[in-house]
Amino acid sequence: MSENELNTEQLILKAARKVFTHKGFDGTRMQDIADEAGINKALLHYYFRSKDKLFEAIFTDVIRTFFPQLVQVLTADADLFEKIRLFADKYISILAANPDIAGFVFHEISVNPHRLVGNIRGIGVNTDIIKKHLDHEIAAGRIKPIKMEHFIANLVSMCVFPFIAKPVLMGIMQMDNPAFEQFIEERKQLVPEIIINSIRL
Amino acid sequence: MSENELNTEQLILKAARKVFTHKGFDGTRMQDIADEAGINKALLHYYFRSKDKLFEAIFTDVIRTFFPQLVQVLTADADLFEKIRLFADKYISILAANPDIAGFVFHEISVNPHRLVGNIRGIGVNTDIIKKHLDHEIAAGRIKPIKMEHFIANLVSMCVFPFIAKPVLMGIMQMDNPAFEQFIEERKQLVPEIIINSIRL
DNA sequence: GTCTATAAACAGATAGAC
DNA sequence: GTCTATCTGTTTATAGAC
Repeated sequence: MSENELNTEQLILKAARKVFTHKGFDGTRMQDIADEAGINKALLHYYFRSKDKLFEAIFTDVIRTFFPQLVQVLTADADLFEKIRLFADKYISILAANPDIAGFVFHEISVNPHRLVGNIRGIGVNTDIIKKHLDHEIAAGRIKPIKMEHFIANLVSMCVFPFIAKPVLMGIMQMDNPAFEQFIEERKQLVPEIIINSIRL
Repeated sequence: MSENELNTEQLILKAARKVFTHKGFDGTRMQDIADEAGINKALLHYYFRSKDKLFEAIFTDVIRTFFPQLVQVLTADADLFEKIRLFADKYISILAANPDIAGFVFHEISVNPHRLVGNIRGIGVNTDIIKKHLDHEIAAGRIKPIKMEHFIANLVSMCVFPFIAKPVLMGIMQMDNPAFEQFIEERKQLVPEIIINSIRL
């Protein structure tokens, strides 16, 4: 088998990821995935037994796309401002390369928390490290006081939301696809500036 | 009929809105709505003929929940900083009272733009007024230069995203419902501060 | 206007040939 | 391992009694 050919299982995963992330679990038909993969519906069940099991594989895979990288940045031993810049750059880059995953993850968690218990458990973000770092800087008088919850919410909001609202933004702002990409690229600089500016003394 | 009793049509609309906004079009069964309304499934078709038509009524209704109020704030003849404060307060208040509508609207627009063509047309946000106001302030040397697209994206992101990510935030930050409400209340002050701070000279 | 019963279409899953 | 054909349960929608 040549190097950039996919075996059937990989082909299914690729197709399933595309369809699930775009249409959501409830909006996806096994037939859609089979069509996308160019194979028969029965093969999906041969490899993954059920729609639920296939979805679980995809959801886990999607989480792995961004989660470890972001945790690594947040828990790294670096300057706070530098951490903010790294986080925004990393997060926005990942989402630019996977524009559907933001809406997908938050929608599925809101609508079907029960199906995702297995996947979400074991994530357990270690907010303690961030809180400690933040409180330390505040105590040292190097930044303005801010609650960790808001700090995280602000940073993540401005990185993620434009992708969730992509069609709406493109419509309202009269952007085409290249314009949206340009817009996103600009935010890699802008978002950390605003976040840093909001805590700088 | 007493004043705070609903007739059947209103009862259906109320139930449909609750179920649709929570589970999305694809995740909603007509039976779910009938159960929520405490009536029979056939009545839904008697009043609204099809799931699509019922959904359309709900979607239009949801848009009307927030859209006119926000447009009013944005196009009002007020000080820019005051406009920002009003917008954040209004938007966050509406979402706090309707926690599901943010995720609902953006998900449905992403997944089913075709079904919503009728609703989205005729919205046509007038970004010109905002752009003009912003550019005027910049030209007068009263605020830092910023593109309108980013200004809007920043403001809306920080207002809306916490609601879309609500279950995730509550999980990660170990918040219960009162804590989340408190968190949201704080953002009515915090968000405008950050946005204003980002453009203040 | 509201219900029960049922039609018609669909979607997930399996059986079995190759 | 991959396909066609089919089973089974679900879901939208309608027919018809009251």
